[in-house]
Amino acid sequence: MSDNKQTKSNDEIQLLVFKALADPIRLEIIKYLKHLDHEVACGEVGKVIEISKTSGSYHFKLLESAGLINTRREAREKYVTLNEQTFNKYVTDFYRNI
Amino acid sequence: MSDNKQTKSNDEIQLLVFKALADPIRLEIIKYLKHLDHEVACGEVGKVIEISKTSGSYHFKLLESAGLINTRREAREKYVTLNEQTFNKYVTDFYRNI
DNA sequence: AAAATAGTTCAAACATTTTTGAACTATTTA
DNA sequence: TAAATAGTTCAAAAATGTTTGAACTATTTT
Repeated sequence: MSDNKQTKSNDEIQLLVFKALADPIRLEIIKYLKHLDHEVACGEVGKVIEISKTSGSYHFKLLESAGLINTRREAREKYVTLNEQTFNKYVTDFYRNI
Repeated sequence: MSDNKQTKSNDEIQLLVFKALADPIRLEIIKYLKHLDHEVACGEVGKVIEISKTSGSYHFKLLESAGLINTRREAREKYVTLNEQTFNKYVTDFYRNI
């Protein structure tokens, strides 16, 4: 495990967040997770929205590095949920705070 | 003047909005307009944030087609303001409504 | 132990977005 | 009327983002 301090400015995170939201597949993933409202494995999401596992891996990585999802690995599987705090801070409150 | 009915679904607009927000120059423009809080010509914004007029034209066009800005042409100049309604509907309320 | 499953990584191919400069329209100023 | 100003359009170049399949790690099932 690396213990690098996460040194990203709010502006950098803000941009990563909007970039992560600027894609139809990632919006589908987000909608799916919001409506499910509980932890689910990446692979299951990928099956539902019909993308390859490689493509899934790519999109989940982007969502994760924007802080929009929380992930937990259990054995072979990686479980994800939405990170509401990030949505609140960088999306819902965006216009108010700029 | 064309009188084409604007036939874009909410999902299409939602994507255009996030794509428009996924760029550092356009975020700068938006911040500038928000803080000014009154109408301003494209050219003035372009000068402040130091971009070429061609680049300005390109970015303002994207913001406009996402509905994030209102524009008004007066003689040579094009005046812009933020369109708060679009921010409210597609950004602030995004997470609540998906 | 072998096969199956979940996910990652890599580089190449492909697709989309952004920048650039030149040429253009329309308006205003000298 | 000529020159200056504000902005647009175009196509080519440059930069970024996404998909693909093969090879890989790690875990679980048979």
